[in-house]
Amino acid sequence: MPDRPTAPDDHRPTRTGRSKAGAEHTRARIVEAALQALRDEGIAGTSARAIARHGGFNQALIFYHFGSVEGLLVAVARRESERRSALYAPALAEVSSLTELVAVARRLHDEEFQAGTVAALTQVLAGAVGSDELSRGIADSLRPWTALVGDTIDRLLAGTPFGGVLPRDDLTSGVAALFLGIELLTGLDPQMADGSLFATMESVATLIDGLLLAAAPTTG
Amino acid sequence: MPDRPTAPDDHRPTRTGRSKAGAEHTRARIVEAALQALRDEGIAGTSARAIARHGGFNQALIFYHFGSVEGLLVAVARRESERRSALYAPALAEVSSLTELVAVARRLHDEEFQAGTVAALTQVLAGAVGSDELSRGIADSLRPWTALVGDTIDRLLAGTPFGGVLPRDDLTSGVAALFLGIELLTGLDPQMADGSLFATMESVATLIDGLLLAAAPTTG
DNA sequence: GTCTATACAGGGATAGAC
DNA sequence: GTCTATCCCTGTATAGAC
Repeated sequence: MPDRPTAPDDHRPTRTGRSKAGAEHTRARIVEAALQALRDEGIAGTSARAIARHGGFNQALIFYHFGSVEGLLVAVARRESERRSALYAPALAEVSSLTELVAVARRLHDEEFQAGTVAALTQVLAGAVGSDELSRGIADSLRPWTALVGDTIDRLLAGTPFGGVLPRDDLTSGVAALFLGIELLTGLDPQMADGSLFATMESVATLIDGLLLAAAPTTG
Repeated sequence: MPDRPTAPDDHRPTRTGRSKAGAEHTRARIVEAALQALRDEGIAGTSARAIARHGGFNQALIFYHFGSVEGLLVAVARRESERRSALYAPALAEVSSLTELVAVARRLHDEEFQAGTVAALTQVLAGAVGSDELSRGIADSLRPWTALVGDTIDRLLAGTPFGGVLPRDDLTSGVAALFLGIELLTGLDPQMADGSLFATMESVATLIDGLLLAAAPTTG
């Protein structure tokens, strides 16, 4: 009766005794290296060998720990999604206007874009085309995050007269799409996101907030 | 003195006599096949051999006509951008409200998404990460299209009190990003775009149009 | 648990026949 | 202008030493 930790992304063959030494640490290293490879080389250049180069470890470790490159990419998506959810849940819980939502988005942008975590996600999403395993894995990994954003939008809609009119899921998809699309275009022209884009989005959000307030001042 | 047609994406070695027979037709076939490969296999699976399989021609033709796979992808982006610009310029020229702009976007969506042309673009954009040649080529190819959208947004802004406040380029980027992001997510969950998303966007646009009108009814 | 070595498939690209 | 054949490199994945 082996005592495996059995993390959900554990693809290791059955073991017989105790031994996990730096295993979890190594797994983290591999995920981190994959993240870097996705950011720097894109999905097309993210091979097992490229990932190993980025992390300075042996290529075979990927298959031992994650079964395949795709398995690793799914693990990357899941860990990143969990991390992001935990990190931004508190801020999202306090959002009560579109302007504030954009402010959180901007914070996320400032903190995560330069680290390349969003770029990595867009690359994995692009890679999901033509791979059922990746598609399913990524979709699962994103669920907690979209649920979080969806709840926030629910709360925002509840403060306006449009709660019954505008489907929350569509708005969530739209927000997520806007964010990912910005990253996709930023890859093309890096200075795009380094400037006024989010400032403009904040202006637009404040504008709409103000219009909403003017249109329904007695709703609160 | 050779009589080459010298299309901008012509990578063929110098020829000595007359002969262009079905060359242009072949080039079109190759571009079309690349489009299909991008849509069906994604950028990671779009190899010269995969493209040749999709089109039923020989792999070596790609290198003869476009110099490299990347060269072909740039040609794909450029031709698609030109085609889209020509196709939607008339409709965009008549747009005079946000609602109408979204309506054109929806038409573009309905006509192009199922053909996979937008999906192909997102894949090429993803592939541009880590490839300077692709980045530059794609950026160039998109310029006429973004100029078209930018002009439309200029016109929309001119009809509101916010022309001086909101930078047109940021709004253009935002619109493009939203569109591409939708495609990226649609790859993950195909039924996302097959339904209410654009209807909701039209609702939101109409809403904002109404609010703008109410806020500044005497501007026109 | 990590490394080296290796099998084997597939990809980019070119040479040369037609 | 198109095809066949080929070179060489890179990729995935596994076996087995340590």
